[in-house]
Amino acid sequence: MVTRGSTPMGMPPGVPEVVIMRLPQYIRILSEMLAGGVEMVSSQQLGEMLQVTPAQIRKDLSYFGRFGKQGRGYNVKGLLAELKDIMGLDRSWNVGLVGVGRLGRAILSYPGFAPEGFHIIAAFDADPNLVGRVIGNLNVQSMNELDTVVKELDISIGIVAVPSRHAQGVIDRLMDCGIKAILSYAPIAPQGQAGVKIRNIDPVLSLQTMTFYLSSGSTED
Amino acid sequence: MVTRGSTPMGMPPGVPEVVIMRLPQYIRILSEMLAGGVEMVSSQQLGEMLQVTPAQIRKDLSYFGRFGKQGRGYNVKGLLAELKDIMGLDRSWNVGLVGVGRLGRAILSYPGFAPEGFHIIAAFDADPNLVGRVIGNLNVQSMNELDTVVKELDISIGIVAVPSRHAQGVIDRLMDCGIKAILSYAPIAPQGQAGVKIRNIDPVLSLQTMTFYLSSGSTED
DNA sequence: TGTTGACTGTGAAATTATGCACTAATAGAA
DNA sequence: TTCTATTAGTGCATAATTTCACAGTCAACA
Repeated sequence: MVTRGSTPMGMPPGVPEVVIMRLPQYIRILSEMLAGGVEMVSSQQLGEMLQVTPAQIRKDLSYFGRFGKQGRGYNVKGLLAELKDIMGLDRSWNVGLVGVGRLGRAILSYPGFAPEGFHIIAAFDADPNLVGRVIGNLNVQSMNELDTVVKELDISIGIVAVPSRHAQGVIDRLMDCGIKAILSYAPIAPQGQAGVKIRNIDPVLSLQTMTFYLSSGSTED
Repeated sequence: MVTRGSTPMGMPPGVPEVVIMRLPQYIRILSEMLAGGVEMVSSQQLGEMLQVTPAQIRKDLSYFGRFGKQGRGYNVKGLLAELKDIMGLDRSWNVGLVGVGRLGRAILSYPGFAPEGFHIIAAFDADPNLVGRVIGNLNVQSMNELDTVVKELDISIGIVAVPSRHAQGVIDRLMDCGIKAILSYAPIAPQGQAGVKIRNIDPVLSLQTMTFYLSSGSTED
């Protein structure tokens, strides 16, 4: 399993992937604080809100630079801006959705993506009965048009909401189009090519990772 | 951050949480293989399908016992049964859902839970206009009844599908009822008590962990 | 203009997780 | 029966990650 992250141009090399996975959480808390009018925050406070040690937060941030002031902590607005810049979240991203069945429609109607800069601007389905229909303001397109549309609309992220048995095929198609980031809702273990990031949304798997601790009297956390 | 898992009675102590997080994936693959008529599988083959090293699979399994045969590998059916037993997935679990808005309804209509033994048998909402209505075969109940119903129906898992600003409050209520496993769909960093497992389903966060790698020319995986 | 208390950034240490490589078992072929 | 090809289980080495702990800096205040 690859644990080292890649190294976008101009970024410090060798930032561990675990760190990258935590930064969006820092961003979220900082956004809340900014909205709440908080100006400064210490690694101590941040750590309490996220249930991590202050040292970990400081170390994570130190991969990218020195953003704090000794004795004062971090400027919420400033740190937020820095982190968004680092993570590429200071811009918006074009997203393509594959699969407009029940799940796909729920995804299209989810209001949480756009405010964070993720815009689903194209929808695809293999079902000829769905192609051509308008769902959630989008004209459903054929899978044959995938490659063309992805390039034309500069889509860099794919969301997969098709039945499990088709999921790997769709993921392969997306990778062939040059898509490097895929969010899959299918309950499968996807096979990805090198250089492609795949994340899974899988509620059943999440539940299954908890039952172990329920099975008998747990002794600790 | 706590990394060591708890120790259900009769289980080997000190099984790392990372291991527990992987077992459901092994279970899933094994289920597919069983359905496909495969009888034996080696750690090598399993590792290829899951993109992990064979050694890791053998080491993970060794926390719980010796399930393989040297020279032959593992009996798919047997290993699957063992793992399900270990994880508490050889039984069914009663689940309570809080929040029957758009998201909650989507969760209720998701057909993937029941076949895996997760049965949503009660739904709650704080909105008096929804209480009493029947949604997805369930009679929506008031939050006042939460404690009673949880105990009466032996609910041990809670799913939270309420707006972010109410999520922590709902999580607290569930923990007060003695719920030890919570699946939250709210885009927040939940504060859990000791001994309570909380997992988040958060597509935006998942997307945000990938954009870093898109931001510029990546050099490696 | 000290002096004090707070808090960052960071090497070093501790802990945790992963992978290697070897031993022992097993089935099947010769 | 013996030999060969596999492959599990595991002690040990390595790698990754987290945490500690402290020097250095800063702002506030006397």
